[in-house]
Amino acid sequence: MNLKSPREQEYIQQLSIDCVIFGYEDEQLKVLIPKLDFTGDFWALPAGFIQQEEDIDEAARRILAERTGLADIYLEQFRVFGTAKRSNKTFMERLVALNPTKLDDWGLDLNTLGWLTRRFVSIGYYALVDIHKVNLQKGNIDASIQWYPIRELPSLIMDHEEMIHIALDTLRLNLDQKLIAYNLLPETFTIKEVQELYEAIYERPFARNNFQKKILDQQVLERLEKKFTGAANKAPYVYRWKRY
Amino acid sequence: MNLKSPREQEYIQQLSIDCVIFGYEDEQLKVLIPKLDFTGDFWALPAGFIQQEEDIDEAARRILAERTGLADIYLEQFRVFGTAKRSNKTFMERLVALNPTKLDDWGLDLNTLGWLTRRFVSIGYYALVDIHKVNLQKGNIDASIQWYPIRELPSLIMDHEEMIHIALDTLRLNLDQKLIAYNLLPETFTIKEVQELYEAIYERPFARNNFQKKILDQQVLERLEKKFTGAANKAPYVYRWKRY
DNA sequence: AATTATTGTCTTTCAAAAAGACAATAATTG
DNA sequence: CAATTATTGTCTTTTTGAAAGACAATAATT
Repeated sequence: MNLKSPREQEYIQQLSIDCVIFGYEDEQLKVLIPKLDFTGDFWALPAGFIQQEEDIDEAARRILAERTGLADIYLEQFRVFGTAKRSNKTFMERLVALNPTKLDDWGLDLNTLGWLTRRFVSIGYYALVDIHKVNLQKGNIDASIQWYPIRELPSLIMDHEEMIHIALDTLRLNLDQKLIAYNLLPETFTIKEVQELYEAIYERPFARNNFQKKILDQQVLERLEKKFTGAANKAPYVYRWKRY
Repeated sequence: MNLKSPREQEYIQQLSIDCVIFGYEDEQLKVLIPKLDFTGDFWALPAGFIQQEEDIDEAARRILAERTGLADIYLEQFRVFGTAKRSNKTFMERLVALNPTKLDDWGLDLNTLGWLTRRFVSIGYYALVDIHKVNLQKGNIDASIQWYPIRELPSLIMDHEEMIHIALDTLRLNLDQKLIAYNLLPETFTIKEVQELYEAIYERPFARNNFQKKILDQQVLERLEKKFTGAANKAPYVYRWKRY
């Protein structure tokens, strides 16, 4: 949400986009969550509005870039959230109460507040990225952005926690078909690293021998040289995604 | 679309819902498409807007009921359509040109037209119904409603044809898991009828023996008495969906 | 009673997934 | 430098599940 200048006709009214960005680090699946730069603990998914002359997919990419600095990420719709009671009202009231002076600084007037506190329908998008490729930079309302393990989320505003869980379900359903995991690994990697990634996403173990076969049979990996780790064992091969 | 009184603040702006309703008849999958009651051949999916105090799922059901008379149908979201150029403008201009006098009758003024011809984001919903249970009644802008086989669609406005194809893809992906086919069959039916339904939806044949096993193994059917058809062969059993 | 078309179910075949087995390393140890 | 160790790459076997084939059991007709 860009709180600075949501002038009525610049954006579509009462429609927003929320982004669930999954990343992978330390063999764990994590979610990117900014903390808002206001007094009080407000964590919210990267979100924003749709400009009048902008595709919704474009808007999702722009919002993600503005809030986090992430560019060129493939985002995918997973669900629309639109119950009648779904509004920023409760959250904004708490924010206003805790930040009586700061609101002026942000250029927040009653008009803007009224615009923001109406009932909102939100389109949920999700993506997968490689945490190590990511250069985070905070947006203008985000004090700090952090990766949280999916089992250790902070307390999120509105229905953002539900959004994360539904995004995760969708990711698990689609992972094999769409190979979205592409984004999550470094340029080159071992099969074992792919397996650890899958195990983090599905939160369950896979059999080593069969996992290797399943992945290699897909013919999407290109085998490179061996990777010598210095350990007392056979060195694994390093792979990268085939260009096609 | 209720063209009669889309007062600005009664509905969420620039957000609509389109319904793709699949029905089954004569061993064919069909789609419910109303023809608009204007001069000129305007076919459009049952569509409408979301009231301020209404869940989007509720809105979808209301819209479907208003436009077609279908009540208590389980609808499911399948996609949001939201390219920047997506608007009613072209279609409305053609409609206005062909219906210079009729617009007054409908209470369409320039203000309303302006509201309608902006860029719209639309949430696609789909459902499956039993054509024989359906009692169609036209909404106030629909001259007639008809079921069209999915291979013989009329020429639809905007991106409605694309919507139908994406809805069909989603249906095929989800049919087994969600058993939405529930709605499509009469109260009691034979396995063969279920098979014909599947064959209509997937547009391909299934092996009789294995299909029977696959369906019965799911344990969702309750076997009733036999069905004597008067034909010179063994009578099939009649089933119904288990209540649970 | 023989014939016919179709159903319900069993068996066999084929294919894919899961589990098991083992040789080939790449270092370390003594 | 041979024995040891941990891990990888791959093959074989087992299990499971889907596809195909086979056939008896009808319910009416001839």
